[in-house]
Amino acid sequence: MSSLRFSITSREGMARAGTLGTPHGEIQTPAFVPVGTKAGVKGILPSILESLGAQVVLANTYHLYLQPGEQIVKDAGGLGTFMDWKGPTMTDSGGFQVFSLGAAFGRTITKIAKGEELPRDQGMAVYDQEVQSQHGQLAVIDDQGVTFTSHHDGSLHRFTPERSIEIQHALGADMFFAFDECTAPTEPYEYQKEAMERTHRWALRSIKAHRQNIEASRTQAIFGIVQGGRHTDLRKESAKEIASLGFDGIGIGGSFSKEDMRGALQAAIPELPDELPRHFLGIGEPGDVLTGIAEGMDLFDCVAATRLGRHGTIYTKRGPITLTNEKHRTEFMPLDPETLVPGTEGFTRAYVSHQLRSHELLGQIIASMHNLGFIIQLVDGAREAIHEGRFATYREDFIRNYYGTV
RNA sequence: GCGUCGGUGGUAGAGUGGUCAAUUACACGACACUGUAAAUGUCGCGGCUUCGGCCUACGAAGGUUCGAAUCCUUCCCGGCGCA
Repeated sequence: MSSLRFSITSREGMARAGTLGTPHGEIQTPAFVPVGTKAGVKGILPSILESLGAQVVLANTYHLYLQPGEQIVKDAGGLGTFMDWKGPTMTDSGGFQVFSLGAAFGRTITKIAKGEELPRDQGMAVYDQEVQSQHGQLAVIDDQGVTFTSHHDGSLHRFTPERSIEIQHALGADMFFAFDECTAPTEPYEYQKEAMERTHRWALRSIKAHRQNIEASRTQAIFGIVQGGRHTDLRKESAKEIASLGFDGIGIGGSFSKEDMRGALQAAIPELPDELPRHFLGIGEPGDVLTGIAEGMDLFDCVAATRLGRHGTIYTKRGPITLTNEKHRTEFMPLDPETLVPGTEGFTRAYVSHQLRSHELLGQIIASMHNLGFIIQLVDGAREAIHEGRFATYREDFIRNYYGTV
């Protein structure tokens, strides 16, 4: 039935390592998935991606639907051919834009809440398009779907689960996601529950729409998405529900507070079928990825590596550093002496700092390459460690060095 | 030499009697960034401060005025024109 062949070959605690077969090749899991929202990883050529060890790329339905339009991608031969990436591909459903263009639009809230950020007093869905402008959002949710105002030209567009799946069929990725509602971490329990139940109804509609397309079902796999915010009871309930619908894989999405991420995973994962691949949507930072692996997640995507790089921050084994800071201007040392990334080994902090400060593309490219290579190597190392039964130590060592604590 | 226009914070460049420690941009300093509205955004950017202010500043020195970056005089410096 599924176009995927997933087999787990090693385990350590909840962590697992294996291979995920797709129509475009095998993925060794756990794996980090670079994000190429608009069918391109910002600043990184596909050939470079390959040299960095990337195995699969994730693009976005909302962005490609708006530009250039899914038909062009389809006519090109699908996402992979269009962008000249020969390996496996994934697409996100546009569910994240429900959040980023909705509740998060024009505000400082992000997917991950900090510390003790309190929930809002109330957070009901907005049902009336006419009040959209009053809400200052580009996305407005109703029970049937989401109405978007294009961030390009202000035109109005509508996504339903069926429409998202239709677009994702056209994009033709090996794996794609059900249309969901990604909530803000600041939403209160009642709203998280309401949104989760809506996501469940949309999950059912998404998988129905997919299975109705026999051809697509043969070559593309659909992942359902677990929601429920930071609440363990909702996470558990959501995992149970999503697991029961017959998806080819499971995504864990939505928002957390930093502290509750692990708890949310621990609540959800026992309810998930062991034999399905699990994707942790939008995660994350090095430490969070290792947490996910420890709890049994298989795939991770995150924009942080490339975005941070473009903005001047690079990962090092001793924690992230802001290369544009004055103190790095004269540091004639490798970006991270403990991490050699192919293609960037010869560059010094001083050089890349200069490139970044002078707004040269090369600075952004090198920093993005470095970060992508760093996080891919981190996950590759975790996989090897699981195979060799030393993941716990591997993780502890990394956390101690990176964050300075265990 | 005469005439004329101009000299503002690191730079460019607003302001042209009080609301000016001075718009804005860049530079500079720091912070943020987790399914990419993101080569982005936020804050700071004369000194001191008990955070209410105080001091020093708009080429220099005088002056007018309750009050001057803004008006007047002289000087210094620069552009242009005429000798």
